[in-house]
Amino acid sequence: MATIIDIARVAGVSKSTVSRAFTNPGAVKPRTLELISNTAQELNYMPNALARAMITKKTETFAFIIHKEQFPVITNPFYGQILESVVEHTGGKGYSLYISSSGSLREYSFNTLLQKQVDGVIFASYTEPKMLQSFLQRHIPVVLVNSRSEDTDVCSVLTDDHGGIGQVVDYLVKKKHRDIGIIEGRFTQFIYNRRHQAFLQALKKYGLESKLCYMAAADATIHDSYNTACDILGGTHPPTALVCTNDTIAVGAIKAAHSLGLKVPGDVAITGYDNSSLCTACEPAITSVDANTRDMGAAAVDFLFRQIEGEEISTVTETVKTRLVERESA
Amino acid sequence: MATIIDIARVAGVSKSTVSRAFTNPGAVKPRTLELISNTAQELNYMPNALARAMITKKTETFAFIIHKEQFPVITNPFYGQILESVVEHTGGKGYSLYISSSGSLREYSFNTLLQKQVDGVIFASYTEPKMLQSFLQRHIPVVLVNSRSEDTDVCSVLTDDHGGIGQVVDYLVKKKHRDIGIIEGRFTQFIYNRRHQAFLQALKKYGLESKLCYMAAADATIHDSYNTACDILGGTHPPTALVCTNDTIAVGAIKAAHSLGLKVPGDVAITGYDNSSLCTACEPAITSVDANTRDMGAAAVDFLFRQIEGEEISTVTETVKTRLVERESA
DNA sequence: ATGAAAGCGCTAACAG
DNA sequence: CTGTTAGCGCTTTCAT
Repeated sequence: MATIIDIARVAGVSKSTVSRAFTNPGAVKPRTLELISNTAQELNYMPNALARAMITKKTETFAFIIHKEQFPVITNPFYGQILESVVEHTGGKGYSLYISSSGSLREYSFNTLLQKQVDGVIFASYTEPKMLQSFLQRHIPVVLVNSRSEDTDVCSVLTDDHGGIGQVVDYLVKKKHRDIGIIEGRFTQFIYNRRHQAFLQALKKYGLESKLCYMAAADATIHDSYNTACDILGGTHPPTALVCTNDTIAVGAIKAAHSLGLKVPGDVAITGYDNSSLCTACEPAITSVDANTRDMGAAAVDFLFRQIEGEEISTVTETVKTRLVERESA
Repeated sequence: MATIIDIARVAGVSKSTVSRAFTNPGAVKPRTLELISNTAQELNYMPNALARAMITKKTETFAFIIHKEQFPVITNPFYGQILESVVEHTGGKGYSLYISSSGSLREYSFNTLLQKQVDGVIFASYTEPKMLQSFLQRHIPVVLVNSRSEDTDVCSVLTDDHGGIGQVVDYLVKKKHRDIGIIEGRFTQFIYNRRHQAFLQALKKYGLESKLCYMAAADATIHDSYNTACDILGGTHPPTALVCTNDTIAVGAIKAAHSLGLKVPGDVAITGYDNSSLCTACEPAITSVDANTRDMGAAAVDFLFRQIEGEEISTVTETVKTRLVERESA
């Protein structure tokens, strides 16, 4: 592969001039510039980003690390959508993106990223403190998505669980539901707690509260959610509405309702969270909270760029507003 | 950040010895090794992969480039699953993975990867020849997933469309269906043709053929598939079975059947392809072809490693066997 | 506006 | 087994 030295030789200039032609064209005489540009083309030249990065200390590369517990990792209806947005926004600025999944067994993977000198890291879902510290300690910009650090000056992008669950409860109450239950996905403790609190608080606003037998945790699988929903809906005095903290869970709940001979939303209203492709695949189509993952991804990338530019970030947590998408299930 | 020079100074050895301690520990006296290892720990040393790569000419990094037309790019039920597997298999070997989406507007994104000296590239879905050539010309190992190149010595990993569609047709014929239609997703021309031919050929095996009015193309959206299915199923003498070339399309078809008052599978059997999460979300659960995306991802990564090791690859196309997953819709 | 020289952090012969 | 030397391809002062 051709290097700037080759170009310099062929064009009869010094390699510094060639370098300058690419990094600071304004400082090179137009005729020289053209000469260099032409020979570069001829030689099919392509700068070596590694060599450049060694000097500039910038690789123009971010990493997206998602915790392995969130299965599936990539096609996860929530994190997958965020990754989608992150890919687009990093690429849009000419940056590259490493994708990697963390997990107990894979400590080396983040060491690798450290060695490869990434300019910033997005952690999705839970982050092991040790891993987080490795980056912070080396002053590599970091942003957490859907989680928060003890370290109060680490940036976080969160979905507005409060608002989202609130919108759902508002909606259900408006539809005259007073016996509202919830199936809560066993996500990270952080998210679990937020949505749980949000639910209780939203009910309280209306002077309502949920019976204990209306509330249960479930793995975010159709199977487990189905069983859980059967328990809740099969009681003697079941709730008339069931809030689910993600769409997969809502699917399981709908199946459970059907198998118990209950009509959705006639006998029991069911709502989801994520507004994923499952919502429209299901019958009835699921009323769900759109977490606005596009904005979440964009916000995460933005946080990284702002840190790179040395900006002192005052508001370190960005809570992205949700939107209730009304469909048929509630 | 500490460098090998720092370690050398503190440990009182030369930097070559330090370097050797990491790259070829066997060639260093155990006591020196330990000394170096300790000081490295103290100084919180971490090798700079960039500097190393400049010399070794190996970045230990692959890229996964998916064509933008395949929307959604990441959460795409088919390519997303493959990416999932690719992430795992590259990570398992200590390699890193760039993820990037290509598309008409984003030519620079692959230039960036070129500059960053990736060791290999996986192209998912369609690949623009120009882009492909840029890599081939620089002798960077390449593998295509779900597409093929004019260049007969470019590795490809394909799903066994023939086998997959064949399994579906076998299954339907065994269930006494003789009037079988198909809704074909407007994927790349390559995949479209393969599945189309596979369908015709599978019918032929049984001396059957599909009426023209039983066959139609559709965008891989529920909406478009719904409309298309309404046309086919709303005819005066509709088919009793409908093969769909992906799950999203099957969902649309099922909805269409329902809206026409047809029972699935009683009045019309419907099958999908991908065995994605939609299959079990849907009611009835979709009978679908599992393309074995895990193996596809693994095969792609394997092709890359084999090329890196300089192996002369004789069988350049790997066709991954499918498996029919029987559920309720057919 | 251009060139010469120094050096980023590391590996890889080659001596010893 | 270890140290010396010479770069990898590039940017960046500092002169000219």
